[in-house]
Formats: sequence, structure tokens, C-alpha cells
Amino acid sequence: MQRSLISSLMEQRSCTDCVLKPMCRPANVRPDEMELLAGSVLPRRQIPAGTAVYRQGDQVRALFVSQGGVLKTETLGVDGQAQVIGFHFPGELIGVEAFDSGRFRASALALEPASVCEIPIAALERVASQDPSFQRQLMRAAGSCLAHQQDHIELLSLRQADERIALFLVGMLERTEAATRAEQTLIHLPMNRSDIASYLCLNNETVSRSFSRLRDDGVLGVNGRHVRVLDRGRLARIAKVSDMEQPRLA
Amino acid sequence: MQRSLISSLMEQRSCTDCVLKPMCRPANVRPDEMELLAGSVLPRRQIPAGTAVYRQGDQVRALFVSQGGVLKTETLGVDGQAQVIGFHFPGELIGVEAFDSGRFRASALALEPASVCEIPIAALERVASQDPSFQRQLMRAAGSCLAHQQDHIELLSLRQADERIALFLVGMLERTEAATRAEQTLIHLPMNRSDIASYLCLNNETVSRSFSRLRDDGVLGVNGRHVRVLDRGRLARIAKVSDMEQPRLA
DNA sequence: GGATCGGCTTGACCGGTGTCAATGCGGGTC
DNA sequence: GACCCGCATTGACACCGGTCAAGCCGATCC
Repeated sequence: MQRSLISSLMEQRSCTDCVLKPMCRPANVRPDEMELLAGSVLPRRQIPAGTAVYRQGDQVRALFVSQGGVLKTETLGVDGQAQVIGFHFPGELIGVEAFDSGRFRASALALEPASVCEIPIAALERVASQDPSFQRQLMRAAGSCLAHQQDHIELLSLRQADERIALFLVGMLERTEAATRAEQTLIHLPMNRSDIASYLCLNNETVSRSFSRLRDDGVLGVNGRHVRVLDRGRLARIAKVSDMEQPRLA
Repeated sequence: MQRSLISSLMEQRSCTDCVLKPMCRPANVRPDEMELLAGSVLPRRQIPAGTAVYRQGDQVRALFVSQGGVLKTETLGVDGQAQVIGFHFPGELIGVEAFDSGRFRASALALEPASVCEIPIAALERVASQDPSFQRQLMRAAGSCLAHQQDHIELLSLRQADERIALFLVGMLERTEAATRAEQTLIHLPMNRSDIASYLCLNNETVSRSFSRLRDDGVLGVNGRHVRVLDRGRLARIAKVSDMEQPRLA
């Protein structure tokens, strides 16, 4: 029964920010579009931690949105090394890059037990072609994916390991605050050090060393995957963000 | 008159591969859609070398496609340093990431005198909503943008400067061959060393040194912005691509 | 409790890249 | 031609991060 509590919490939280709200919640669209959506009830899949939502090279039949649980996407470089491309929080659309070739260019794996919505391409196109506002929302979602990637590249343009770690943590903190809609100082990292290292194009020893340095300097409190931000200003300065923008709370 | 020859060549080449062919060439769409397109004749702008198509922070009123001339997109980091996000060859859609916030997250500048097509957002949405195949093509273009960004991140995951340079050159060679539809050994780089350095997250001295090393090893012939690939296999091996796929010629 | 394993941390060392500096080179103006 | 300027190249050196190695810690299993 604790399990059902958790899953109901996950469902509650995520749908409010989901890019696909118009598909999930027909109440948001005009009555005459209801029947369009009726045929496209979204199947929801439970993904155990560590398993794949889809794999690199798979043919695209659907896009996905996590409803609860963080996902990672990674590509296998030619030398067999996995390169983490992104971390995806509930409500974010994944798989858009596959529209190019028709096949997924990366694998998507659950870092925690996750529940994902599956949007068949056919339904996507059908609804988009009949609902201009949904089509606009779809393009916004695609733009958002690109924006995240650009942030990632900007992150990698920082030379020092500490700078990358700091900027990464700033991002994680902001996403945590966006999800909880409250100011936070504690970050729970859903991924291990190797995933962070791959994402930041460092190795895990360097990641560990950076965490330790920031801990010794009084910027962070580090306890495994639980990180407490003790000096937000210093963290922001190290990350070279002019200043961390205050979270927009409602 | 040499000027008009050049510009006519540019126009000739680019439209064949343009993502917006359906908008530019109504012949490709069904007759009943012609009238839809009639109202959205695409304005074309001449962009002198070094000037901006749009600037970071500008409100999005249109997306752009170069018809001739390579563009670069770059963001200004908080410390005022520009970070090159991508190089964009004729026929590639740029600005999609702005759909997220409504403002361009990067500036787009012409590396050479360029001619760009301007697609007003309104026309884009209007045609997409009435032409499902165009809508699909639009999503493919967005997916292609994402795919390019993922390639960029994979490139940055290579640790050694030589590897990044090699992979960068492999990409440039492939794009040159795709544009000319013929196998090539000579690459003309439209950007200077600093742009390459920024794109690869290196500094320009390191870029120079890598070029020199590859020249001394007999892999490249380097003459300023003209680079001849002397040993394609070695270059591919350094770039850690299993082997350079043969160019798909018609 | 003890053993074992994986993930994380810390240390020592070397190589590659950033930094600073000087020189070379080519295109432009006067 | 002389000069200047931006871009590219090359050198010297310090430092940061990758590599290899060892130790630590918590979880799990017996």
C-alpha cells in the first residue's frame, strides 16, 4: 500500500507540467476535438530501474514522456563506451531526435523505477494535424529539447571540472525546485558518479575530487547521492552564472 | 558579373536539398494546397559576411534557412565569451530552439556572404496545419537539428584534441561531399581557427598544433583554410569512427 | 558477525592542454 | 615599397585531469 501511495504521488505531480497535457487531459481542448483524442488514450508503462524505455537503433513507433522517475539517454560510441546525452525529468518529451532518421540515436534508461507515457507517432500526427495549438506545443517541446542540448554544450565549454560540476548542480537544484515548487537546498541525485562523469565528459575520479573540493571549501555538504547546497552564491559564482535566478514560485 | 555568377550558383545548388522545398516549390504539393502557399512567398535576404541573421535574445518572428553560404550560431556566455554552438550549411533549418521561450538563445552569423530564406512563424504554422506532409517534414527538420547537436556532444566527449579535430574534419568532408555530390579530398573551411577552437571547446593554439601534428604525420595537407585529406583511413581511425562511410552518391 | 561486491573516495604520477609570449605570414592601406 | 593589422603558427612552462592503484564504505548474502 506504500507502493500505491508512491505511484499515486508520482502521477499527481507529473501531469501538471507535462508537455502532452492536451492529449492527456481532453478537458483542456475544445469539445469538438474530444473525439479526436478519444482514440488515442496513452498507454502507460512501468519501467524498472536500470532498464530501457527504448534502445539506440530501434525504429521509432512512439515518443515518450516520463510521468515519474528520472531517465537518462545515452549513445554507444564506436569504442563501446556509453556517452550520457541527457537526464530527463518528468514531463519532458524524449525521442524527438529520432524524427530525423526514423530510428532512435540514443537509448533511454530509467535511473529509478519510472512510469512513462507512450505517444504513438500516428496519434501524434493525427492530433497535431487537427489541433493547431497542440502542434504549436509540440514544436515548443522540440525547441525545449534543443535548448537543453545547448545548455549541455555550454556546460561542456567550461574547462575546469569544478565549474562543470557547479553548473550541473545549479541545474539539478533548479529542476528540483521547479518540480517541488519550493526553494530547496538539498539535491537528491538520481544517477551515480559514473553517469555524472560521462555527462560532463570527465572521469569519475575527477567528479569525486570536485565534490570533495567543494565540500572542503564549505560550498556543499556531500553524502553519497544527497548533496546539500550550503553556499548558493559561491556555487553560482564557480559555475560562472551571473547569479542564480530566484525560482519562480506561484 | 562575377558576383552574379556566384550568387546564381549559390541559388542553384541549395534549393534541391532544402528542408522547406514544399514551401519553396509548390509543384511538390497537391494543387489544392497551392493557394495555401501562395500567401507565403518566402522573402530572401542577403547577409554580408560577419553580420547577423538574428541575435541572441531577439524575439522569434521567423525561422531561417541558408540558401548559400555557411552560418554559425553562437551564444554569449555570462563572462562575455562567445561559444560556437554549430555550423550550418545551406538547406539546414536554424532557430528551432527558440520555439521554447519565444526568443533566440543564440546569435546566427554569416561566415561568408550568404543568402537566407526567411520563414515567418505564422506562415509556418498555417501551412503545417493544413499540410500534414509538411508538418511531418518540419518535425524531421527539428529532429535533424537535435541529431546535429548530439553529434556535437559526442564530438566533445572525445578527450584528445587530435580526435576532436579529426572528427570535425570528417564531418566537414562529408558535408562537402553531400553538397557537391562527389567524392572530395579538399575541404574549404569557411570559419577561422578561433571559431573551430570554440566549437571544439579548445583554444586556438591547440587547434593549430593539432593541424600541424596531422600535417607532419602525413594525414593532412594544411594551407590556411584549405585542408587536403591525404590519408582518409588514418583520419577516420584517429576520429574513432569505425570507418568513414562511403558518400551516398546518386 | 564475517565475507564479498560495487560504488565512491583518495593518493601518486605523467601527459596533454591552457597560458603567455614571440614570430611568421598575407592582405590591406597609404 | 613600407607599414600595419589580424590571423596563424611555434615555443616554453605550469597546472589540471586522466590513468593506475589502493583503501573506504555500505549493502547484500550467507
